[in-house]
Amino acid sequence: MSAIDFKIEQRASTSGARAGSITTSHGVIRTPAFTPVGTKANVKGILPDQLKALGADAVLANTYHLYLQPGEDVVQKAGGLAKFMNWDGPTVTDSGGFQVFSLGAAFGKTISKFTKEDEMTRLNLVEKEGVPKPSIYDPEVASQHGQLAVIDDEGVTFTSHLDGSLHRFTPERSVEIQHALGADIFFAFDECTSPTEPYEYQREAMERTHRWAQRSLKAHRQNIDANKNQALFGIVQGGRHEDLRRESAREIASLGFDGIGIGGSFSKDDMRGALRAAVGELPEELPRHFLGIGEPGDILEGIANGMDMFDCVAPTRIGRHGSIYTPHGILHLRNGQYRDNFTQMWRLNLPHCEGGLTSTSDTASGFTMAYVSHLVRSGEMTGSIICSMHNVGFILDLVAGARQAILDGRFDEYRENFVCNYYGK
RNA sequence: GCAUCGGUGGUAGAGUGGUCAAUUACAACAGGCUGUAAACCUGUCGGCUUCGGCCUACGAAGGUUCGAAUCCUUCCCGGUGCA
Repeated sequence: MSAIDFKIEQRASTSGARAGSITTSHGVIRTPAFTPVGTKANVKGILPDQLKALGADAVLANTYHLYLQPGEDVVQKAGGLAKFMNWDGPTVTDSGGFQVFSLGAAFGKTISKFTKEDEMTRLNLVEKEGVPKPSIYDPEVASQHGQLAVIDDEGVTFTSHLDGSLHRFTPERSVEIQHALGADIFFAFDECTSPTEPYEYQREAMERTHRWAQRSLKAHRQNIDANKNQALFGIVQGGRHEDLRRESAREIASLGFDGIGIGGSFSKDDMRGALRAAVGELPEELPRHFLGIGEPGDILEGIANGMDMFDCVAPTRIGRHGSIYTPHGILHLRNGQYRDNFTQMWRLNLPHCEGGLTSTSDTASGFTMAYVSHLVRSGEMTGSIICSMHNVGFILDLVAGARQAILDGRFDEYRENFVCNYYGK
């Protein structure tokens, strides 16, 4: 008996796309769904009621950050994540697994969730030329390299990015914290690897993630009575290697999770292959979350391959930095050319209902580009807020539009049309 | 009028004989950002360039010196003090 109820309402005939809903004790998530990221129990720049108005069904927060500040006990005392942040709806928490990566192998480097192919080549060359690559098991060597996270088989030791204090995460501890946070959906603690790691290491890390998945599940089940409304998702890893992805998906799917997350750090070229390899091994009936994705094209790619949920920091991050999504690509409002462009922001949105205004236009976009450009250029936080709302609204509209298109049996056309406009191809 | 301090690239402001086309900040011009270490980071920022350099520049004009944004002289402009 799962804490959530996932129903598929419609499957596309020409792709893996599907539309449905996930019912949680805090409300329904219509899928495909985009859950804006509110790492510290806050989607940067956007208030919960505004988020609702933009069309969000759920928000995603982070275990590592909330554990450090204010502490999961505070969130628990508040009555759980949703109540704490005054969000009337479903919530999701990530396990801290991504921080294993961003504070570990990726720390201080040019690698990120996505790394460009030529940069990977460059990094690999650098590592081959230099001193033998340090084992990330060695805390001393790792700290010499400035990393804030050090992995061993049992778990991960973090140096807090806030105050330098030392902390320890294990799968059990992550589950415990996430129980306290009380999100409707939470993730098993995993190891997200750098795409520059060799095959042998990817396998090793994947197998560790599998062991951690079992331990997470066990820890959850031991306390299931007090947390029976929380669904636990396992995470598929395996890096860029399709055989590992298949193996990982089979293993994670066999363990009895309530849903599946697909994680990993990619180069642009191998995301699709890794995704397809994994999805091919997953049961139909479990909801699938594509962690940290993403850009409009990547979301549509995910939907076409049967993914149900997405989350990504990009809409708020690039918005905060003064860039906006439009049906024809990203615009940098900081650029001088927008100084006296009085086009209304809402005209830049994607009207997913023919001719209709979108939720975004009502909420955030009655402003001109010239005005928002001025705000952004002069460092006014309202500029960041407007762009963030615009972007979150844009992505939510994109996904809502995709959902409707699946229900109407015209997803391929919808996707093709968008991609053609957005990427100009 | 006398005395004194000062005039540096879009702005502020370092530099006070060679390593100076000139530190730095801001502005400007671009780029990046995919489970948030990020209201952040990177690059360019006198002109030309076959990317090795070449030319023009630190108020103006002369001068000293192998070499001057830096020293000297005169002039112009500004601040301050005294008449």
